[in-house]
Amino acid sequence: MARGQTPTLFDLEPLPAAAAPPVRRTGCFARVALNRPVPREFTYAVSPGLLAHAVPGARVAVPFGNRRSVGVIVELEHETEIPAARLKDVLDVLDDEPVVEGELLGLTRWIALRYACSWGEALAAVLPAPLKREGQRRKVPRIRAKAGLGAAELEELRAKHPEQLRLLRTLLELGGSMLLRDLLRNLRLSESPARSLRKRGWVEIDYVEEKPDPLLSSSTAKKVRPESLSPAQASALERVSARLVAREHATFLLHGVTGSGKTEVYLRAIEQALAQGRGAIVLVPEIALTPQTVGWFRSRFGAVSVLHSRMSDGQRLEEWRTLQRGETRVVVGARSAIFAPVRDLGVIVVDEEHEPSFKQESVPRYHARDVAVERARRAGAVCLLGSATPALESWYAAQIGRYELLSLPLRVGGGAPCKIDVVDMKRDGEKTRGAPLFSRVLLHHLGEVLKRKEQAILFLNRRGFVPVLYCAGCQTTVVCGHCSTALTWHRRIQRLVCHTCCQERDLPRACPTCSRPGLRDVGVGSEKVEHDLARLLPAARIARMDSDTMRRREDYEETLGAFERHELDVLVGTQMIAKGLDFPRVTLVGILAADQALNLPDFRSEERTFQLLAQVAGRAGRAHLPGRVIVQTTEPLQAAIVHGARVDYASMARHLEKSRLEHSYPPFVRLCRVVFEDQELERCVATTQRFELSLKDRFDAAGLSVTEAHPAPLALVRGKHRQHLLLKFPLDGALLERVLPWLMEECQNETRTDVKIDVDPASLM
DNA sequence: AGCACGCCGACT
DNA sequence: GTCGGCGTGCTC
Repeated sequence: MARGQTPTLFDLEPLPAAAAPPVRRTGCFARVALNRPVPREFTYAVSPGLLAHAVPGARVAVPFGNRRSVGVIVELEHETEIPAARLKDVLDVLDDEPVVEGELLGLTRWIALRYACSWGEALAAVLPAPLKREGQRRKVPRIRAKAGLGAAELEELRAKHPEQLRLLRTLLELGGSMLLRDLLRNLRLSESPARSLRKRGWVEIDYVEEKPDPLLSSSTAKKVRPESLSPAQASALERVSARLVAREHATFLLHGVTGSGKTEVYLRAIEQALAQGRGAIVLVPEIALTPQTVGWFRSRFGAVSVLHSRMSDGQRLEEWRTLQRGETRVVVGARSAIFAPVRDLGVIVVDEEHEPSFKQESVPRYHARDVAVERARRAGAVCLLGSATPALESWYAAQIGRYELLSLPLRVGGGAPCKIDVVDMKRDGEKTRGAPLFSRVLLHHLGEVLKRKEQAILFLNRRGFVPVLYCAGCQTTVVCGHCSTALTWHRRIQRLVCHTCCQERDLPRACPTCSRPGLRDVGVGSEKVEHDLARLLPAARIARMDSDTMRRREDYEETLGAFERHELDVLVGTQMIAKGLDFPRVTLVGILAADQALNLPDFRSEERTFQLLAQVAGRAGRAHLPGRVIVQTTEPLQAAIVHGARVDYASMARHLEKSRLEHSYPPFVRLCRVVFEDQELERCVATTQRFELSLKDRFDAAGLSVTEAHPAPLALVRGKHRQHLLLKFPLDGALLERVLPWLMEECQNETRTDVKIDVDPASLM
């Protein structure tokens, strides 16, 4: 109450119109971006004491609401119109130097605008986790030998204290100071000898900020002589170097079949950038980020930073610092490595650029490939997008000249492509009696492979290979009460599991819908595939790899190791075995249901099916042994199957282009998906329809196309109903830029229904 | 997103 | 009479 009295009836009357004119004040004010879904920045006063360090890109502690919060200064101003009563002070500047320099700061603003999030949320995607908190870096114990210790002390320990002796001797040899943890690990000692030594007063233990472990992070490997280049590689490289030398930005689409030597082109381009004193970022799909992949780069460049989702926060921070100091100039990593603070960037490589894992499925919902192109543009760097099966968007961009196309049409070793057989599982006589999953052709060749002591991989798409319970009485499957997902039967734990919300329940005695008994399991789990196969080929050593059997990282490595050592004959698995596997003895690959994904309600399903086939076909028979791929399908005439089996990218691209144009999908429109989630179905539908109408009212004339309000493909998740709208924008982006701010504003006002905006969605599921 | 404020039902 | 549910609105 302005008058400082208890409220009276008079206070309820409308206030006199027009508040006092804004007060302009001068001084130093910081615009601060906070990691909150509030699409604006906040202004704070900078006290004279903090002026020296308050610069754009530095982190600050500020009061926000009634809590202390960490934000990033994005701008400094010398006057403000914020009323003094509201304006608060920056409490502290947390960095001596900006953690986010100008280039990345600009990039995060671009991300916020493009992917409809706040600047602070975009910055939060960039910063390593420890920097998002205020707390200091974790301190770790360090052990130091007191000065002047020598042979006398060691001698004194010799008789009775062998552990203390080992510890002290090693410590002195290594310079008298190191992290206690490392020392104890290497010597396989407990803490006791260190404590005893401290009691003697010969060592002291203090706490220091964690330093990088040079073995884990930026290690150096011995360098390997580069391969010689094929003519196609050489001419591709020539075009890349022209831009590098000129320090001009360009984006190249490097289209090359598996084994055509894309990696060598990346390596040479990076080599040249390094020679110019510039740095490089290499993005690979998460699943391909293996020691082997990293090894290629380390063996060529020595010190290479790695950023991986399975690293600890501390390790990632250390890699970040190492790059910032310029101690490493090359980083290899998954999606978020696109934000690595590489100085003076020369090259960005995005390998397997078509991989959907480059799209982040949480805020900010960025696509690392598109961010890579933008970052390269801002840095004047070269962006290299590589794939054997480029995303149609990238292919199209190359066709219209936005990207430059580089083709590597031939395998480097000249190896023959393997033979691909498409088996129509609908035809009589193709299926094996008693094992309808396996065609007779596949089984025959499996037998041959075993006879020849070679190996086979059987690939199955997760979807459709899920054991569900089916009631013949009412023709329904048993679904999760909170999601519109059929429950999956897990034999090992003897329970039904919802793969959407992870809830479990016991096996029902009767159908939950019609109460009749006699539920049957249908859909064949990978368990069943393995089981049937073991019956059909009793001599084969079979292992299964899927998310159920591969619970730990070690499981994965153990199984692969066993397969590599030929302790296994057949590997059965889902997507996770399709990539990066390159076993010389594998001469047969079977895809059990190649069309499984074709009928998903997603405009990319055909493209994905093609990519899967082409990828698997490309892998098999890479080495000296001739390979064979057997593709089982019920739709052998589908374009994805026909072109996939022949690994005919150009034909597939033409087919996709035609259908995407016809149905107005990317690359001919820009897509934005808006998902509405609400506990109450009616309110969810009402909100969606309200948005639909408002959008049409406002932007229809400007060329926006809005689909009808619709249940989303997963219409119920964790008890929340889901509807969605699909917005189609003209390519130039001008309308998108007008609509997104409006949408964000509306989301702010929408408190009941949760609204999510996904620009350039990777999938419509 | 948090977090406060504010207004209505079931308890010591 | 209070404790506590979640609807509403703001955060410099």
